[in-house]
Amino acid sequence: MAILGFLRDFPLHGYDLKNRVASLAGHVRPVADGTLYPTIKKLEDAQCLTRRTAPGSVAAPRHMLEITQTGTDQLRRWLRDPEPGFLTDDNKWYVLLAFLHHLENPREQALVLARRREFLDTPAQLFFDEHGAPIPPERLDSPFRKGLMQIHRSTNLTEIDWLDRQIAELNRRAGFTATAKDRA
Amino acid sequence: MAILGFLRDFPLHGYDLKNRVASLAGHVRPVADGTLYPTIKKLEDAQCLTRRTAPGSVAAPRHMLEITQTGTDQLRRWLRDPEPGFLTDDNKWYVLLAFLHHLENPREQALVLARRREFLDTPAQLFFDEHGAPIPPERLDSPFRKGLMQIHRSTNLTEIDWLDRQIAELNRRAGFTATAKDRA
DNA sequence: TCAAGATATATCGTTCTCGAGGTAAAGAAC
DNA sequence: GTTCTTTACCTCGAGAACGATATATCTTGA
Repeated sequence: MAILGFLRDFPLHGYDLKNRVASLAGHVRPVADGTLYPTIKKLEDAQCLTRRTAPGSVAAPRHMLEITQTGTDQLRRWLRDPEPGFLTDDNKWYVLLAFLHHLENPREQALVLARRREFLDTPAQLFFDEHGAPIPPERLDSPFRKGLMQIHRSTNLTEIDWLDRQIAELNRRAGFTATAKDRA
Repeated sequence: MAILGFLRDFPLHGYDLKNRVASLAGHVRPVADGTLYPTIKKLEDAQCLTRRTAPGSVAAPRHMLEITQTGTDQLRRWLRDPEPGFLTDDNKWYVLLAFLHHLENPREQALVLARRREFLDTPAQLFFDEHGAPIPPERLDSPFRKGLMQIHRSTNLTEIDWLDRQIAELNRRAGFTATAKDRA
């Protein structure tokens, strides 16, 4: 998803892509060569991207990669109907969010945000005692677990707040578009 | 790490462990049977844990798992000197944090928190233009990328704040311990 | 001139993880 | 009594990811 998402902005070569993917996802999360290049080849085989060799501006020749219509469609499908992990795993979710603007319809964008919002609403219970009964934060003896739950709650609230404002804004825009269409 | 960390609290059987690991890490991140059971076996082979069969309280018989001294030592090594990924990957970091209290020395605990703190201090640059120049949040046209960076900054500040307070508290306690030792 | 270092792409073997499938025991439902 | 569901454990094959390794190009500087 990150490969196609970046290529949708403008053509890039593998090495550049590698650095961009690495800096994405909140912090630097390096992607191994052994992961990146086979994945590029796989996407090429699936006709999601094309490559043409270009002279390297600094050193060795590059393979400039360009997304195709097939690739764009694939990217949009991934964005529109994300696998569960993309909603529940923060790392994956942030990757998705970084490319959600490629899903041009504001109503569809709002739907995806709403699914994340729904997930964040289900309260996470992290720790349990010997008998499987949940332990509330104030009964935790480890300050680290207390901090973990504090941070977790705080960051969740921050994101929920943003999601709500964003969903409202998107629906407003979707409404305008619909009205404009209705009038036409 | 999560397996040994939970077992350090009290003995558990695989099925219970599975549920606890799943609810850890911020939200529910299910672990497949095909991952859990081979890992338990691997830890058993490495003599990090022992198992004894017990009658199931509800249904099928269980294998109660208990951590050994070898296992405890291994867990402490992982906590004391975490692999880079455990500091840079939020998911992994939160797992580590959930068990950091098993590293009994407050000075060592503070050192681990300081390494995370140091990582959070390096400003994350997420997006770049065609020429590789960083794009500041206000110049981003995607509201999702804007939100992403906002949320990221906000959650980072929350965690940094907590880390600083926690490190100060741990060093205070380490100081007391040292003074007490010096006096003796 | 020639070695060093950054750029750039690719492969290979190992390890990790998942998901599907299978086994089994106990209690509940019918 | 028989089936269903939940609990509980385990294995296997497929696919993903990594780290090491190899190769080639261009610039810089000793």
